[in-house]
Amino acid sequence: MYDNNRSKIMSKDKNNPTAAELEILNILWLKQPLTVKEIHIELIKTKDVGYTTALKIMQNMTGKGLLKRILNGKSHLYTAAIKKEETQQNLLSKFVDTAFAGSASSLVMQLLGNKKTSKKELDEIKKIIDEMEQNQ
Amino acid sequence: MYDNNRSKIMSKDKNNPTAAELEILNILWLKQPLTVKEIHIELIKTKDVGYTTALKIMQNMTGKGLLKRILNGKSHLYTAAIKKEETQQNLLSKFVDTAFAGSASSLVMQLLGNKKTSKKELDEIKKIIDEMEQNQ
DNA sequence: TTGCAACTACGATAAAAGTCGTATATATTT
DNA sequence: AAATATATACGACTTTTATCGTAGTTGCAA
Repeated sequence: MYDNNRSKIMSKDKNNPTAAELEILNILWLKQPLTVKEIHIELIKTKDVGYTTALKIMQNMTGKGLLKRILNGKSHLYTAAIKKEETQQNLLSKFVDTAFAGSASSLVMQLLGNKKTSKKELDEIKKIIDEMEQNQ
Repeated sequence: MYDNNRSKIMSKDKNNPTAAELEILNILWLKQPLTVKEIHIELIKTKDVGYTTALKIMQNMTGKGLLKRILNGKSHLYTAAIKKEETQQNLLSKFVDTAFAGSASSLVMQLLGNKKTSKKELDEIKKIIDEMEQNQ
């Protein structure tokens, strides 16, 4: 009815995974390959979701090229089709833009100021910074 | 038809602003109050969007409690009803969970490894870390 | 005071994400 | 071979976000 293509014309979007898709990817990035059943068992540890919902999301993800699958007897075995680091990089880049108006440093400031970031995490971050400075 | 209330029962969600809503909030957090017209002028600097679209989003945001408005002659003056730091904190917390499986340190690692993060940003981040270490 | 320009209000539409029921196909067991 | 269990496939439905057209209201200018 009206021009709904503008944003699509302007920005070739990265087709980033959604939150629900990331839950599945995070499971697979730890251990692959897995069946829908195995993924579902992991998912219901943190949220209440039906089996066919998990199945459908994984089918959609396969269609989008986020997952690969091979037939294994009666069921399928799924693996992540995209790399963890690249994916996180894309998501982070967009997140810095939208939530922090492009300022990575203010994001880090928030992160370090957050009481919920554990001391252990803070120490790890410092260690990373130290190592980066060593390599310069 | 079926129980679609589970997630709502389980998790009282923070009703975080969406990407489009954040664009508007980021403008207001720099300068307030502003009219719809003024916001729209800012928005079209980076994306092609109609006036009534901006208006509608801002009306919705007011309904959700994200913005406040007062009548000013013929039009309204809008201000952000939520604090920048708190909002960013909520968004960041959720983002670390979903995109980085809860690991803040691996987020920072990605950030520092990102070639698109400018040297200036990196220096600022180091400075923040240094200051935090001073204060301990 | 009447008309135009500027605003708001409202509703229609669309796309995407998430949800799951039901139907179907395929093994496995008895 | 029939019954049961296990998987997938498919489509219906809901909610949320985003989009904008059109209608109505209001203030100001001529």
